[in-house]
Amino acid sequence: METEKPFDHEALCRSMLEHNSETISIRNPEIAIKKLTVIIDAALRLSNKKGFQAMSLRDLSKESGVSMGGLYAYFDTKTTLLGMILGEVTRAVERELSNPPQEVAQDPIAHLNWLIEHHIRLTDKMSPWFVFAFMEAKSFPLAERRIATQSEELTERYFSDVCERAHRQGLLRPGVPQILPMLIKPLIQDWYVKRPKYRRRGISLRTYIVSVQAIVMAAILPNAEALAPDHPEVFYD
Amino acid sequence: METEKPFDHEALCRSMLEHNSETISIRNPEIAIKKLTVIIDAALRLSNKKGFQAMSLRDLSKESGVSMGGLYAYFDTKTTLLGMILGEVTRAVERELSNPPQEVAQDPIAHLNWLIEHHIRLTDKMSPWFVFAFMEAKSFPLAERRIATQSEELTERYFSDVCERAHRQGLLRPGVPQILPMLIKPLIQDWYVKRPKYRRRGISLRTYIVSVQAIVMAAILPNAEALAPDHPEVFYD
DNA sequence: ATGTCAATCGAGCGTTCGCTCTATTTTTGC
DNA sequence: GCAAAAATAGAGCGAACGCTCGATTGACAT
Repeated sequence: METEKPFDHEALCRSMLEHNSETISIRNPEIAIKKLTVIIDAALRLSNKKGFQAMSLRDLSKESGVSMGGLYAYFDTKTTLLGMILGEVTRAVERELSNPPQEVAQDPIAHLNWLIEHHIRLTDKMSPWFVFAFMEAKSFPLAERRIATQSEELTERYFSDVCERAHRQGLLRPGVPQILPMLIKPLIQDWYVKRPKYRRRGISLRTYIVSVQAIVMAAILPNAEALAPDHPEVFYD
Repeated sequence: METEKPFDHEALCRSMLEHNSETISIRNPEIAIKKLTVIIDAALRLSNKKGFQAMSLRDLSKESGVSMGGLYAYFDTKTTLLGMILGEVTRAVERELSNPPQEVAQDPIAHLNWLIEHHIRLTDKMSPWFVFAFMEAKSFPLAERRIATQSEELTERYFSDVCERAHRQGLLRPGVPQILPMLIKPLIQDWYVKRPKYRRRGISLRTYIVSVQAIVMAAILPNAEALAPDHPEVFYD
């Protein structure tokens, strides 16, 4: 029975195999994907519990049930493993957020709400991956960290572009902070960064999405009074 | 010439010395504070660059200019060092945010804006400390992590209490998300978590504070239209 | 000058790390 | 059924880790 979920770890590991075929020495793709899934699952579990640096490869070997030598059939360096995971995260963001449905793309406000919803849903489905990418990014060697930074900026540009379009169409009220697009990301990230807290308090995914959308909409849609009018340099126009 | 800044590292290290006198074997406070300052400075610098676990005590010895044996006059374990820094952060939050000026405490809206401003200013002055506490919290042993979690919750209660008071006084519009107090923290944290980004774009501290305040005010103050009215379970009343 | 004790040092201990490499087992092609 | 090839195991290597401890230095009272 084939699973149809587009984001289960097995599908992600298939993509991971394709993009790292030269460093993975296993020939049989069936075997490679299955075992890679086990390894990555274990790596994310251990790494998100105590940090990537603190996870030894012997820990990973024991948790995944794959021997030390076996692990090195899938990566040549611990850093390579880190890069493989992060690469998959950035690919997922681009794949999921760069193609909004036609009817949404035409209305900037609808587009913004769509971006918020789908970004949160994506990070929810791939929660361990995003936690990993967020928390371990600073451990990256310089070259690969550049890629992570660019991915960050790409995500932010999704938000700032749509805000800019809304502004040009006169859909924004006066008094919207220019840095609002930069602040949408942390609002979205809190869902996976502090996931246990929201679970503990019984906040559902739907509630979270609607709340973030409401806060952003309240900040941008035209209303009676414009706020903080004594700081005009901070706002659009 | 004595410095008067209440938050320079030397003053923080003096407090740190007082609260950890039993694990610090240096008798002369003058010497202890000066050297502790050097050690903590180096520890925050190295740790925020590549992570606390990845910072070896030989790294720390070299960066601070204090020998291996010398370091262990100030802590008995690497984990103790971590706890000392985190303890100082939680103390600073409580000290700075629990006593608003009288005229502010009476108006919940003014109080909320005061909390936002002073929390951001505090994290700005103690930026390396907060980055450390935020990024390394998960490396903590269970017992001390509890303390970190409680400090998190205390901070959030500052926000939720004042929102609750504003609500009871009828100052909130209908349609304010119940989880808004939980989302103020990530808005505030972004200033130090992604500090280089804001510096790169020339965003000033003042601009950042006013923007966050504007977003929160837009979300809570009464306005013409209430948003997302088809999700009443998400909102106050 | 000398005795005392706080302060400082850094080589060394046992352990664990990332990683390699040979031996062994499992799968494949005929 | 049996070589050849692919996949797996885990002991072993040098390096680096957290941490200790006896030797050394510096400051000060007598």
